[in-house]
Amino acid sequence: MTTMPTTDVPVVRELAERHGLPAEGGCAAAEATSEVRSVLDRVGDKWSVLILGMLSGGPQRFTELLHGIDGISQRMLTLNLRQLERDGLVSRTVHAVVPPRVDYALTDLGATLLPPVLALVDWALENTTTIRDHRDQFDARATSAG
Amino acid sequence: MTTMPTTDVPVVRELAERHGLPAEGGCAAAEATSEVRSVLDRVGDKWSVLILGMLSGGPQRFTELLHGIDGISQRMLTLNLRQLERDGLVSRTVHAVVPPRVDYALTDLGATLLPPVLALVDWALENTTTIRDHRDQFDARATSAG
DNA sequence: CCGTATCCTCCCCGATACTG
DNA sequence: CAGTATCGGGGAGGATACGG
Repeated sequence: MTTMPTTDVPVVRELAERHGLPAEGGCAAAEATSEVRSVLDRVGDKWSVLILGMLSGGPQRFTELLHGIDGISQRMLTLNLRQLERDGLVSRTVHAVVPPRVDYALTDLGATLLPPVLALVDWALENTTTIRDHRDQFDARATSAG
Repeated sequence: MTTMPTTDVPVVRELAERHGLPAEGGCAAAEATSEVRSVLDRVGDKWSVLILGMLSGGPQRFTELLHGIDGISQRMLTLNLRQLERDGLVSRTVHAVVPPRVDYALTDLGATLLPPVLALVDWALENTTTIRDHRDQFDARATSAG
């Protein structure tokens, strides 16, 4: 995440106040914003949502995730899992066996994040064609105009 | 956005099928995924959500957005607005006056995106302290371990 | 006022190779 | 099997200057 601008978006401020955050000076949202951003960043990540989706079906080991998510590299899987673990969204349990076995699972917190995210996915699916149409028209106008 | 992996995430597939997308061969989600990603990308953008939030209070002109969103550059504002306009989330109306006046507003489609996004923001605000605690504990363990 | 064009920097992330 | 270490290309995005 990058450095955070202190912004005063009405809707966010309203939400912030509803959650009992101090609204003095108009910088109410500012403090909360950095935390909000980190969540939105995660949703925007190329892989995080896919990982959470994978784990929604139950615990998975590292390699299962690696092969289940097409195109992800070991490195990125590790980094993403660490992030999710750090935020408490995913748990990591190491079994002391040979060969090593590590299971990843959604935490309760992680499970509560899923519905809002899926609502977004749902919206996207519902408006797929509408968006595509808009884009096509926009691009057509752009190229015809020059 | 980057090239899309064909992934078979159960939850997403389920949603895709609910929306009547062909589920043959297990690549059901794959086709829809690129559109889904573009939406998720927008949510993950540094500025898009803030812009949408700004416009939720009614139309705004370019400069109002520029000054209302702290830290954004002219360039990024323009780029983001073009993207949102291209997707049909935001409308751009030019008034033929001097000095030039351009108003940006949420479209109906854009307005329907707001609730899911705000649900996410709401989740983030609700779990701010929990997440922060997790992070602190994780970092503490990490540094103590080495 | 509302952009576009250009430059330039930083950091994300993929590829690859190596360890316990 | 489940990671870490290191390198390098490329894109995102800020600063600045200029145009309609």
